[in-house]
Amino acid sequence: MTTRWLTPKEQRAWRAYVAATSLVEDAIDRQLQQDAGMPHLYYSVLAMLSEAPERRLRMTDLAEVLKITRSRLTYAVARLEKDGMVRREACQYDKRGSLAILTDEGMATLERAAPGHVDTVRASLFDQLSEEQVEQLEAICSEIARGLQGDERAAADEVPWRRRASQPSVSGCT
Amino acid sequence: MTTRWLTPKEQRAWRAYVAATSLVEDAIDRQLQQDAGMPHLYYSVLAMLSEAPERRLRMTDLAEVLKITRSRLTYAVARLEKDGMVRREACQYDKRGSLAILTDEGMATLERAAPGHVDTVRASLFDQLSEEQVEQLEAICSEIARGLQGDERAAADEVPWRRRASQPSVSGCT
DNA sequence: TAGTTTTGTTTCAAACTTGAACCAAGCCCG
DNA sequence: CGGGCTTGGTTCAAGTTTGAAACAAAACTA
Repeated sequence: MTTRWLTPKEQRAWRAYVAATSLVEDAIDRQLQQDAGMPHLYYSVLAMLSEAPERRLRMTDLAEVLKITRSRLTYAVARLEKDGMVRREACQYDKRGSLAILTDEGMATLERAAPGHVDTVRASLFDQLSEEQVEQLEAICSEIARGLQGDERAAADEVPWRRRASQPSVSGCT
Repeated sequence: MTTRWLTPKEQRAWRAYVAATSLVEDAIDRQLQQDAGMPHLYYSVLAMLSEAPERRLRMTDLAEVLKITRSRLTYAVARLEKDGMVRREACQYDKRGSLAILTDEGMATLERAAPGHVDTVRASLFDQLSEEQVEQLEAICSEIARGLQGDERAAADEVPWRRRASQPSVSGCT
């Protein structure tokens, strides 16, 4: 199998993709760092927690949602905890487990940062795209994500104290 | 202006986007790290140099193409130089300038890594998408990129010894 | 139930990235 | 010419990310 090189069309798409995604992440990170003193990932941690029931999530679940490694999350939460945005609690049903809990201060920070963040997301992405393209983008990204994670999910929702629920907090903190 | 939150559709698109891009970068980085001992960015440095006339580019130009900061590039090239993939030379027309030059070893490494990389790009992206979606993706990403860099480019191609040219080396090392 | 494997999470050291500060070398203009 | 501003690049310190190794509790299994 002598390697199926990318077609010119694919090449262009790939390069555009790499450029665009890198630019977008930079823009988002910069804004968040400026206005909230934390990088995108850290903001996402707060955002996810804010939507979780009781504003708490187990480390593994959080890592799963955010699509990052446990290790990375550990460090992120450690920093957020030091800054008072998050609190930790041992999971009483599984003594190995550890819960990350959004504090009021974390919630406040999130609410303060959300508007600017949304603006940036808009400016970076949605302002440039037609409604149709937004739909296409969603479809494309969903495909890709699905392909990259075999969908070994579907589990969870099994044990009661691990149920996934939703109770949005900051409307669309993204 | 009370913040225009994202519509549900936009929310979904944004979240899918964040998840997908993060997964893709991870996959690419992992593969390249495994097979070539370097992260995606470093590979891209080699790839860009391989296409440049005489396999050389000024630091600023390289940073521009790659859409990264000069600082980041300095460190990347330093590492690649230490590993013998790249050589540096002073720019004789502008004594401030510095050229990064792909060595034969760097070229060899690139050629060795390219097939696996392309496979991963395919597996991560193109295998999941229809031809139409590939086109859509390119259009979308181009829009976004254009929006995020005001296009203060168009310059360059002015000074002869800075001309951009092309003389592809590893066919589609991406 | 002891031994083994798996799962949840942290820790370590090494690598990478960041933004600001810094140093030259070009440029510009009176 | 002699500042002063801009441009090309590097350096610094601090922060973040990585993958592998280490732990400990839970789940199996014989």
